Amino acid sequence: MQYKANEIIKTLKSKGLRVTPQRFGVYANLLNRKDHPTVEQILKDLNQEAPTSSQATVYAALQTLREVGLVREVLLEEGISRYDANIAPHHHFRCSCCGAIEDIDWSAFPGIDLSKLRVGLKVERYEVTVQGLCDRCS
Amino acid sequence: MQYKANEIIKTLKSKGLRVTPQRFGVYANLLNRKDHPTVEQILKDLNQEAPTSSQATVYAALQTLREVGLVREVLLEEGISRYDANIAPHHHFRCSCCGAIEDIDWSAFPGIDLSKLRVGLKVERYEVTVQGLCDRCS
DNA sequence: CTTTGTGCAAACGATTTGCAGGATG
DNA sequence: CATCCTGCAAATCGTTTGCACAAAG
Repeated sequence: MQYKANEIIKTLKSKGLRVTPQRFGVYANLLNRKDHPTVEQILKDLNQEAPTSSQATVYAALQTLREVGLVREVLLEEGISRYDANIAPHHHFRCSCCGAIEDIDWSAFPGIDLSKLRVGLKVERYEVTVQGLCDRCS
Repeated sequence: MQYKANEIIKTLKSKGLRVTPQRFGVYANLLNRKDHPTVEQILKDLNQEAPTSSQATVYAALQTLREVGLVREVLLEEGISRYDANIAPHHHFRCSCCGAIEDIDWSAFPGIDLSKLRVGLKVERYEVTVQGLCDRCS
């Protein structure tokens, strides 16, 4: 557990959220993994030893965490939402074979020049999505 | 209609596909719009005057067209697949307010340097997704 | 005629919702 | 103790599937 419980609690409270075991569990789980799990994976993880959260609650927790900006939704596959507690801007790599997803550090692609964009568009953010084969699949 | 019917028919045949009114309709519709419609939008468009295609047929047509490489799926929104007959590599702009999607020419972002990627990853393709506000929403 | 495509309705899987009871601050 | 959260089950929404009939080559 790289993130301390008190830290997590403090963060949740700072956003005005009540700290419930379920909400804490979802956020802590997300913070302590490097992948971008689906709801199913989070749920399985949380209830591995003993049942702690229901499906609907995980969905609700994720939505709340997203609303306050602690969690992001990542869309790289059809029909499946993945979640990420890494809020800092970063890029993604997706293995076209096994579907594995890996973060790419923001610094990997130094400043993309947005000046050639059509006039009239106001940029808020951008990210590069790279698709290819990971170590195991290539 | 910027694309001629014969051209479209020729393209479909060249891929070994039977040319049915429904399949023709789906592909022609996709070719002649600049946005990236959802199945719902395509269906509505095709059946506007008279019913010509059923939902299941549009799904089937899109899947077939995707298999032969004439159409791409674009994932920029949760739970919704959009389709694109523009096969050439290009980037996307998405309005965070109204959800409008616009192509960005490949040449807008001159060669991204992929050399800083982790060793072991084999790149197949990449694209930049820009999020922001379009003309109307800003 | 053989093969492939279409349409309908039922099936499916991920996500959402209504609501009653329970926990948090 | 007022408010917000949880859990269950039913509802919803996009997409897929099974199968009988129709059309394309």
